[in-house]
Amino acid sequence: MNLTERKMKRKREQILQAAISIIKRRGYSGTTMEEIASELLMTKGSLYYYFKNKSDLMYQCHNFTLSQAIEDHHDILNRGLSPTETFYEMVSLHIEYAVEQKETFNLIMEPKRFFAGEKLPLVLKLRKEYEELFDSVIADGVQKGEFSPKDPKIARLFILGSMNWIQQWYRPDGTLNKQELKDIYFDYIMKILR
Amino acid sequence: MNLTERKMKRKREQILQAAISIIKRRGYSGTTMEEIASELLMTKGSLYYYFKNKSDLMYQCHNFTLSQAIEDHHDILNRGLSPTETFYEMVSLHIEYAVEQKETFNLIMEPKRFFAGEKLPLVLKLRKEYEELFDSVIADGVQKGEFSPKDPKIARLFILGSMNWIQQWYRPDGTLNKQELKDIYFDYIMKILR
DNA sequence: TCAAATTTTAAACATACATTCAAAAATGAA
DNA sequence: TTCATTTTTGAATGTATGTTTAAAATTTGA
Repeated sequence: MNLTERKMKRKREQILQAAISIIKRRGYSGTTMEEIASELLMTKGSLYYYFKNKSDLMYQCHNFTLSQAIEDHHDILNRGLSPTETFYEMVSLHIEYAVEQKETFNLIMEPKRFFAGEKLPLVLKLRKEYEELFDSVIADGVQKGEFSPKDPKIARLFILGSMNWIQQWYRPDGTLNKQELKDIYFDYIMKILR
Repeated sequence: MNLTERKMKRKREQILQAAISIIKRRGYSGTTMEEIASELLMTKGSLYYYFKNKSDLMYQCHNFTLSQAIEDHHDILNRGLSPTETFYEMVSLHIEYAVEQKETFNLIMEPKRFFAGEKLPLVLKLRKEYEELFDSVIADGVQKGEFSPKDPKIARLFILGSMNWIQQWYRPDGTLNKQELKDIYFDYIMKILR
């Protein structure tokens, strides 16, 4: 990789980060090319030198965030913890993303309408991969006798739904701190899985 | 009320219904004045004879749906059922709305961005009223010894979140029928409240 | 330093809607 | 039937973006 290519790559990453920081607050549709560019002190036209169009840029932001989350979950899975301990860490991580990444991590709502065409299947595939991480731990827990939920698939949807909703009401500067939030949620979740 | 006024009212209701039927599928931002008008075989300009602007029309759709839901919940509360029975009926009704009304009932996601300005406080107030119905039944259940959730307010957020997520994945034409869905969800919910 | 390659810019262009408006059409009371 | 009132229309207007483009500016390597 020569200098030109390295510069190109670095610039793409900068744009991605700027875009992500705006999407977190305004969501995918609410983010404009203009605003992304101004964050980087450039003009919107330049963005098209690095990305095909807005849809492509948004897709890469989504992909970046979710892929990172998946990777983080894999790290947890590799620690050799018990299913219960593993699930605690995954719940904690998911809530972390929901609170910190906000709209970027708002997996279905907007993206489903936003990523039409070629990108949609890829978005859905990655999302499925993410969800299945939870399924696999639940299955492992059932096999090891730690969990026995009535209906594993529905239980997972129930649990992820409750967590995904957090970003709609939780404010990090409120009275409830993140650790308390995670612990209370995990407590409820265990009532469903056991 | 004279003939003119009655006609005006009827037409407003027709428009509201047409708009709601489109919002259910496309969401508030995705619904265009053009599409609403064409549903009623009129031109979009006419809509402005009945409503001040799109925001006003969307607000009234939201208000109509949520007010109806609140009214339905009040009917349940007046049946003199036990807290557990009452909660079952409320869960069942909420899921019914989530599945059938879809985006119209998609309480926070879009509306929060969509209803800026004067309308936002009204939207949030109605939503609060809706949520408090659940709080009151939980409190009643605690008082009567049927429930003892660890943290009633968070439990309610957890529960409503899990239910609100349903509209993101549930398809009425899938293998899981609505009754089964309601029963499984109620089962999980009771594990949290007891 | 210089020429070629690269990056950036500003303006033009395109598109999708919401909204307005004056004129036309439809309606209803006399 | 007539005319004032109500309702609808279709075109015009406004606005907020995304996208393209040709030219200018910058950077790179010899």
